[in-house]
Amino acid sequence: MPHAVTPAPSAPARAPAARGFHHGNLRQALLDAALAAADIEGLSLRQLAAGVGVTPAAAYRHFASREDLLLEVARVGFDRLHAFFAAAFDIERPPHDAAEAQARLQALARAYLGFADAEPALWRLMFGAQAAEYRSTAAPRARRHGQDYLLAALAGLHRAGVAPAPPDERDALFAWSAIHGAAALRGGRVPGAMLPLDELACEVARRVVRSMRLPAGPHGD
Amino acid sequence: MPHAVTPAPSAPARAPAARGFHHGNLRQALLDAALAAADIEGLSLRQLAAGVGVTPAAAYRHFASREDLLLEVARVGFDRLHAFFAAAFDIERPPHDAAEAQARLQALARAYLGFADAEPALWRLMFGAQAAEYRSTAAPRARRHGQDYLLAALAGLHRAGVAPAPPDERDALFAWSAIHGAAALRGGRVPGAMLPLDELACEVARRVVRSMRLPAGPHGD
DNA sequence: TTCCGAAGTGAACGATGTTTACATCATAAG
DNA sequence: CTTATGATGTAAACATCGTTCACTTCGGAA
Repeated sequence: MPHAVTPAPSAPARAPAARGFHHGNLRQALLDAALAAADIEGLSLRQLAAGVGVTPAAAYRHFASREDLLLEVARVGFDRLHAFFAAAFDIERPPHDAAEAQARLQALARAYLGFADAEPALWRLMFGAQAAEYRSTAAPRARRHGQDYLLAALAGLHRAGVAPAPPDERDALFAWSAIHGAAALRGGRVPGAMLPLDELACEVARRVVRSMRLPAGPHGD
Repeated sequence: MPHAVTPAPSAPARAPAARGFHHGNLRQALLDAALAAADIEGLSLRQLAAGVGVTPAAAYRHFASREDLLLEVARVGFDRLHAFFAAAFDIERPPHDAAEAQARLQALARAYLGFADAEPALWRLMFGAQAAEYRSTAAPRARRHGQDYLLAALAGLHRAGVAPAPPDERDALFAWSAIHGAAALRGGRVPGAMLPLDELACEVARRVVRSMRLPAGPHGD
């Protein structure tokens, strides 16, 4: 049973359990199996071990507990989410004009929604019941990156003249709320949220942009 | 073994299993105990039964399964959420002016966020992992009411001249996304969302209102 | 008073997370 | 080449969990 052994090409011998042993990097095999599960939170450690062809107790050579395994899976999830963000746009290069600034926010929303769509089980694990726990221990890096991307997109809106002021914490909070909420509603199969991904991302991004405009409208309060 | 019998003092005799039997309306006692739990989804049926002073099997006289019990708890949760909505404003009476229209949306947001704050365990049960399942089977009435309140608030904004058009499905979706997202972030202990409830509700409502204004700003795209 | 169905008991089954003592294999030292 | 050692996996056991089944007990109607 060659379990697709990853020979860890660059790592010399430092990782705590990296090279090919009896099984061939069981740790990664367990993580992969968990990542492939349709319901990660609800999976049983015994079934997981059996699926990899190993005794339940063997898993405890690599993870302190089932909770610890799930935490590692969540970590991988946050890395993947970060990859989605990185693919959305280059955080270093500011947008040229207003259109590109709005497109960047839309791309970020599309990345967030696309991840939730592509990996619903991972999404539920990362932002579900014990989200606070997982995020605090497994995601500090990725989450900061997520906030960085969001702030970069919002700052781009200001630099391009779309937003009247540089983004503060509340701008970021509202934008994140709207995007995250849309993903949650979509994940919950709320009928109105089931429109095509690009359309939903466009809709949310456009409205977030509108919400950042100067409140001085025709009916100033 | 005196099972701390509650004699059900006021209930006449109508509910399907209401009167004082061996235990005294065990069904309600189980529901109450579940509602009082800090982690409803993670509670064990055995501990629940033991806490009420009853054998695990006794619960199966009133609920088909643990899942069924949780579903009933979720139903109660949606009823309570509906009560929060009803207390927010009278859905029948339209707002008098723009200020009241905005205040109504803010009150609705405050109700949603307040419920999530007051009953975090119920909130997680209702909108957590199997939210789609629970909502589809336990909440059709309450959810429709929630949408009704939201649509009423948005329609009030239009009637008061704040929104340029009567609300369509996407307006409602975005408003719900923003409010629900804020509640989710707050429930996840995201630092930026931990400001006082009224402030958060005000912030979210104001920005939702802004997002509904005509897109024709000084930088029309 | 007798009977019957609803309500609760006790024991059991399989599955789960976790621990413990033991076996096995890869590798570095002698 | 042999051997010792530590990492890796096994087997069996424990407590707990959801669930079922045969049995008892109680309340109210005939």
